[in-house]
Amino acid sequence: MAKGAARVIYWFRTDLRLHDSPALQAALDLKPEALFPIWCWDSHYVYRARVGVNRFQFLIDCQNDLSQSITKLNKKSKLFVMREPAVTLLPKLFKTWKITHLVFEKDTDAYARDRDNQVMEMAKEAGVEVIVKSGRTLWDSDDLVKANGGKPTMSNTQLQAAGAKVGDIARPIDAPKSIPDPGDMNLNIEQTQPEPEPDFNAKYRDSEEASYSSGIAGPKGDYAPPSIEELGMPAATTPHKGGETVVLKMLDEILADEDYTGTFEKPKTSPAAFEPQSTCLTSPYLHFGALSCRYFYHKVEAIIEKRNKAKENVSKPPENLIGQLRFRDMYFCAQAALGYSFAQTYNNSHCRFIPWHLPSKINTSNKLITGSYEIDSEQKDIEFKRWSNGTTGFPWIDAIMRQLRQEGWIHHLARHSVACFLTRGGAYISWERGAEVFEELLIDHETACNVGNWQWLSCTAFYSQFYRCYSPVAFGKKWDPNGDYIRKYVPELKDMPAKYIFEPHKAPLPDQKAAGVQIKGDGTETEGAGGLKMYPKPMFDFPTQREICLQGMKNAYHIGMYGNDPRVMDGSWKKAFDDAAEGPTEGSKGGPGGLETWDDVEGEEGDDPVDEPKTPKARGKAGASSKQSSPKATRAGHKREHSQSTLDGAFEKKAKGSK
DNA sequence: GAAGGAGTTGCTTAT
DNA sequence: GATAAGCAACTCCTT
Repeated sequence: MAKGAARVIYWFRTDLRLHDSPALQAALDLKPEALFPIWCWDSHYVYRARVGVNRFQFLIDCQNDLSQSITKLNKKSKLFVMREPAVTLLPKLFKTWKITHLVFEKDTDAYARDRDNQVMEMAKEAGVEVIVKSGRTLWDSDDLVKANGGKPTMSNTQLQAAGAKVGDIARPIDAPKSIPDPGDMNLNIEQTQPEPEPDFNAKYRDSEEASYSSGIAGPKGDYAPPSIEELGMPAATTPHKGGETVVLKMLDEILADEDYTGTFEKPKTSPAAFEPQSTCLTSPYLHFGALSCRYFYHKVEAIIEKRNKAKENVSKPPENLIGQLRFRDMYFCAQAALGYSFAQTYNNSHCRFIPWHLPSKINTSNKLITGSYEIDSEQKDIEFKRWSNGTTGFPWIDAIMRQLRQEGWIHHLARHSVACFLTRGGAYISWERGAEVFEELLIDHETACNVGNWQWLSCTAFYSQFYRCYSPVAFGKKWDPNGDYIRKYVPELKDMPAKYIFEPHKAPLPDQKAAGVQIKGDGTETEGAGGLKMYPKPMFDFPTQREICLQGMKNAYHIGMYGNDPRVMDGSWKKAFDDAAEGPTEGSKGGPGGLETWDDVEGEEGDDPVDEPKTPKARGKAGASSKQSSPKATRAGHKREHSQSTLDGAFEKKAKGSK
């Protein structure tokens, strides 16, 4: 390790803030002669993760805001956004800048761990000392895993017991009052451009992605974050603005309302409320680290203590704000324990196996899902797309999905409603499909919470009361009997009488006409005869589907397989399921992880011949010729998508063995 | 180890 | 209009 004055890279990642950052504090404690606050523009994020324009915009907002805050502390400094992935850039910077220390906040996402391990290896080779501090969660997720006997926390009780063992939640640290100068930023190093293919975000772009094409410092040479235009995407549509200063101001207002903060109960907040929403909308800021969860926690805790002393009403965990933050830690701990397998059913020791429609394709060599899916039924693929686009014909569901697409944020209970509807309480489609859509569209997406919540709602992990099923009609009505939320996000229905707004297909034709809308078709047409607006009929009979799902869940629970069951791994799971059971269950030899066949399997054993003749049910059920269409049944023009793919082609993901 | 109650947030009908 | 019971039924936690 270098002696003398410290020259430090502070590598910002999901900690875009100055307040309460143990890692940043550690960097400052080195009293460096040069501190380089950098962001490595990671091609995983640009090409390989599902990131819609709204989350990109939110990230850029956070980066710009942080950069300005740094500059306020030191005119020479800012957040230097460097247009190259960390794994190729950092080794060059270590040399050029004569770096002695690399400091960053710990990230337990499976992908980030692989990347960080590689970076730490490179730092070691370069003689650079690495300092990693935990700050993304209330407790260090790895400590929680240890305290929970090496296992993922699968309930709130387990999380609390583990948390109690780990100890008190660290007190927040004040934002620094000064920041050292950076060193010479006139870089004379070659930019290594990452591999742009496959580009999983290509479908969201209307022009070519160009964030790497003007060198490491960007088109103006000022290390500014790329613009949305550079990413080739159309302008963002979210009204939510990222940034540490934005959220700290928001939080001040929330905390100033001590009644709201002290008595907050999540189940009593309305999913139908908008302008303003009923919850604090801090999740995207927590995701990007613009808000510290520990800072938030201690602020809320102080208010609760104060109200307790004054004998005023307080709400309690798990429903209150403290409880919400704890659930976040529970999911992070589960992810930390399970690694990549946490985000999929296949090879997941803690996720129940259900023979869902539209199962994920599998790579048996690395035991990971490939990012695309098998279409076991054309009808189910249509239902999935209608769900995703907000044209199911169930206005409550469609309003939620359209708000999600437009704004990038929806209420937690709204997420419950549409997730239940897609999976165990409606379409019986794999939760992995839903999680991928949320990954693309949510501005607050983080794998741990998204995957955890999808498993929860699909009753594959964390929760099991599948007979408690959300109705796409009754649930919304309970919160919003007049349907104002639907009127806002499904404007075709804005003049529909309240009596029919949750089930417009039941409105008599004269009422439809008076409301200026025709309830007709499958959502592919938006305008009917005479310029009348069109809104689709329901894509299925909900009570019928609910019954099918209940039977399917009951049956799958009874069989009781988990994702790492040998039968799930080798495809023999089909033997345990009756041919007539819901999902691609016909025959006795399926593919791994719930695939109908081995046709869609990559990897060494992927060419395993399936000897028996297949007559997939999809044919009879959906009128689709699945036997013929099966290999081609991948979405037309569907690029291979991937939510947790390899990093920049720089290294292979490590498969996480089953527990 | 068995038994009973609890579990962040269901829906419908009866009182 | 609020509250409770019944629905059919899961796992986990505590006693």
